[in-house]
Amino acid sequence: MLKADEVVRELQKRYRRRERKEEPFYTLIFTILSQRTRDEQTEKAAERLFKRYSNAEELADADIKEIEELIRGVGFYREKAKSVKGVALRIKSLGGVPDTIEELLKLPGVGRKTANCVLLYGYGIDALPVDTHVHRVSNRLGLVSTKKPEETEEALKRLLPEELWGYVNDLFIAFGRDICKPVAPRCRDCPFRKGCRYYLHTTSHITVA
DNA sequence: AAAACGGGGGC
DNA sequence: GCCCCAGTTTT
Repeated sequence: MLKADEVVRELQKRYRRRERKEEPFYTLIFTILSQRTRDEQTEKAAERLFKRYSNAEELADADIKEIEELIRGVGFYREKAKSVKGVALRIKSLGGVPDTIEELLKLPGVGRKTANCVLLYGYGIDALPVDTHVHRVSNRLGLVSTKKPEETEEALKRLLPEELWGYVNDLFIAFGRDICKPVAPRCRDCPFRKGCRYYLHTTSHITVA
């Protein structure tokens, strides 16, 4: 049986956590662009966008078609352009990016995962964003037994000391991409094999690399 | 060539 | 709950 904090600490040896951004608006837009998209593509799109429009006031007046052009390369770019524009308008009228989950969730294109990322990377709060990697890895290893991402968030928070919450997203994503992949996980290379519920409970790892 | 994919919203 | 969105990586 694996312990959640031991998993996090082992992953801390192998992967780094993303920097916590000092600018919440940048973090908010970046995170929207990053939805279901890898960081390499997100970074290019964000760089083009912020080179042209550097803050909420400017972005609020931007042409949505131009936003679409600038962020091309990320998936769902039309939906995201709409969200970016909508968020910029809201932030402009609010006078700043909210720092509570409730207020962040009211923004267009912002769900629980994105809101938690803003709290974590934008405000340095010990939030615990749960994306599909975090959800899958946590359940596979047997750390939690949950159906919905929100349940995973609550369960992991109970299992981990607060100072580790902020590492879960980045480290589990990296681990989930390299080793504990959605399909054909590389169990042979996994440091948690011995205590992993999935590995012990399934035979599929025998037939994969 | 086809399947799978680092969310969120609308229904 | 089901389906859509869209470019990129994996198989």
